[in-house]
Amino acid sequence: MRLTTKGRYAVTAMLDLALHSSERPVSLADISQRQDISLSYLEQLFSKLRRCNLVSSVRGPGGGYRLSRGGGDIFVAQIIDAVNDTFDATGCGGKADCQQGEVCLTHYLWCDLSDQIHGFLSAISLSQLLEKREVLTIAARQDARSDAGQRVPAIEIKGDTLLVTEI
Amino acid sequence: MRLTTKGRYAVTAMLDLALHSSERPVSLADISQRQDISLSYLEQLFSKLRRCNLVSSVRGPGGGYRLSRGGGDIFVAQIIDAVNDTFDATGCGGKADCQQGEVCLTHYLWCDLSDQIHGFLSAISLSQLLEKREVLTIAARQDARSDAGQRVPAIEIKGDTLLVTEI
DNA sequence: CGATTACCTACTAAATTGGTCAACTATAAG
DNA sequence: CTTATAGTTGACCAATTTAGTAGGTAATCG
Repeated sequence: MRLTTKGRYAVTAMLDLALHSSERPVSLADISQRQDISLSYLEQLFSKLRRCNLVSSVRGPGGGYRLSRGGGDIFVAQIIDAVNDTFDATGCGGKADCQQGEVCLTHYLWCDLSDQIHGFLSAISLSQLLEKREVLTIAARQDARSDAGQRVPAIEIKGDTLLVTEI
Repeated sequence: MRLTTKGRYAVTAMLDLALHSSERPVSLADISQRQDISLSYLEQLFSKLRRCNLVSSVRGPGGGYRLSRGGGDIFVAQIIDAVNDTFDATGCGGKADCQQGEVCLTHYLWCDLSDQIHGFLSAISLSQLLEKREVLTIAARQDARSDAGQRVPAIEIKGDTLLVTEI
């Protein structure tokens, strides 16, 4: 398990996707603008996310990416694993020159810690993160009650109806 | 919180230190041999570990390093933080151009995950790891003998928090 | 003294991160 | 059919980090 900025970018992008893909697919350009991640870097990340079946793509005008399944079935660990292609574990696992049992054990202990964290992140879904976000948003609104509540509505024109969704 | 090979090297070296420093100080050359880490890289790591008061040094022949205090008072998170000097958090925390509350929130959620992992690793001491090592050694011996391999789960996932019951 | 070992600085090679660019392909809208 | 949109791929690049080297100084012990 590796925790780097790469994984954070991926999780952030997936959160953005989960937030905005209720109606139409979300283009990487949109995510790039909203989350301030370079478009080309997003392309790299989503190429891997797609290969791991975490997102599905829709081509052509109005296309973009969607979560491949519900946010409740996509877990943070899956996202991080998808973009960290080289999970060589310990370098010791593969090599046969582990001269002493002791070396193996210390490596094993590190693996164990890593696995525990992996298990932790495997239990947190995108939906759970979003729920937490809602809680935090409400808390923030209550904090800044006196000021303008600045809710940001997303207005979409769908056919002949006007869709106003509060985010 | 960053989990990379650097931190793993540091934890491995500290485990080696905890294992062998009961009598005399342990030289980096010894650790280098036993754990197959280059001596110079160990010097870099231990320079930081010493600056963070995790180890104390003894110069001269027969010198080396010792844990600065009992293994029960040194925690994995401290070791990892010591060698990862640049803990810039999210890059968003400092920057003021967080245009929308939304961006801050996704970043905040990542921070929150990271903090939970940090808290998790802050609860695991070197001594606990060593105890686990003993358990595993015994278990391995028992496995080899009677094929009764059962691994005791030390950490439970309860909601989105980690319960460290016993290690 | 001389051997040992920590300690320090500078340097280098490899890998990773983050990003750019260009060409290409599939698709949907007009 | 044409064209714009948008995904896909691959090559390339700069900055940073990781990992390791080389060479020296300082302290300490026998």
